[in-house]
Amino acid sequence: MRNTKQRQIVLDAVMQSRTHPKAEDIYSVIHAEHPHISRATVYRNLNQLTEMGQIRHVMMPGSSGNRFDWRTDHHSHLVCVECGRICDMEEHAPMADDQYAQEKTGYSHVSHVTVYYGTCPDCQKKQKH
Amino acid sequence: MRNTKQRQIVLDAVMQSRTHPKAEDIYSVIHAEHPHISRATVYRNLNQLTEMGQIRHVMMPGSSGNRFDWRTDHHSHLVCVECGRICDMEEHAPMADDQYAQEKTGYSHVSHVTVYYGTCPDCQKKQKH
DNA sequence: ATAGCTGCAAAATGTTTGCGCGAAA
DNA sequence: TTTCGCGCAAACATTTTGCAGCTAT
Repeated sequence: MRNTKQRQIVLDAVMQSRTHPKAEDIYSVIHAEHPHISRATVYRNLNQLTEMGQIRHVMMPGSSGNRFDWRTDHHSHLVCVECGRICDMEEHAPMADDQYAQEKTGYSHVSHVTVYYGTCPDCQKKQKH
Repeated sequence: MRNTKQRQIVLDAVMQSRTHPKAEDIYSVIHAEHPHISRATVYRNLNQLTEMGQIRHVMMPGSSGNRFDWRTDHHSHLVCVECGRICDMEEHAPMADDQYAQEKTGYSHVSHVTVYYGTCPDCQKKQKH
């Protein structure tokens, strides 16, 4: 894979993000600073960087567009149903769940994705008054 | 909500399905038998029936389009990574996981969606040949 | 030199919407 | 009869693709 300026810019944008941005969000940020970089290039590079394991594709249920994450280790996401903010979370007992699924269904090589939904502390405060 | 023929046809199609079809799949099935029913009507009714709790929107991670389920109770889904088949699965310890997330993050009213991925028994056989 | 990458525009995909007509209550 | 839902087509949102020229190796 070639090391182009465009690819570096896309990678940097994801590495500096902490909000689990959508592809389109990343494009917007990049486009503001580098208007000559095309949407296709951003999307292509996001996919390639994901394939090479340098960034992660956060698969969100629902059709609201997928997101990208600078963290590549296994962790879950917790979405605030009020403000949409997404925070990271370590998993409880990931192996046990996969094991359980495997035994119960006969499927092999089982893995999973869990997304949590709730109300974040900030939004809890706002709701009180 | 009015009880139209179209809405009944859409509901029947979902209730008879066992493959967790996408909206477009449901439209295809209906369109084959009732060519006069429009795509917009199918989509609108799927959304309305979901809102009323008569069917369920199965939120799949990834951007492969969301699916609909005749079952409205809480259960997980297991997707075969080879053939794409989706089967239902009861959850291991759903309450414990939500409790854990709540304590760990301070979010309230926590719920979650888990999707499992694996290789189904049929595809395991095929791979051995 | 020559793959591989880019920008552009168009296509593909999946879903929603505006509007005038028709049907359920 | 009046309101809600339908069919149609167009709009929309997001992502992918074909292609001709450019660039990193």
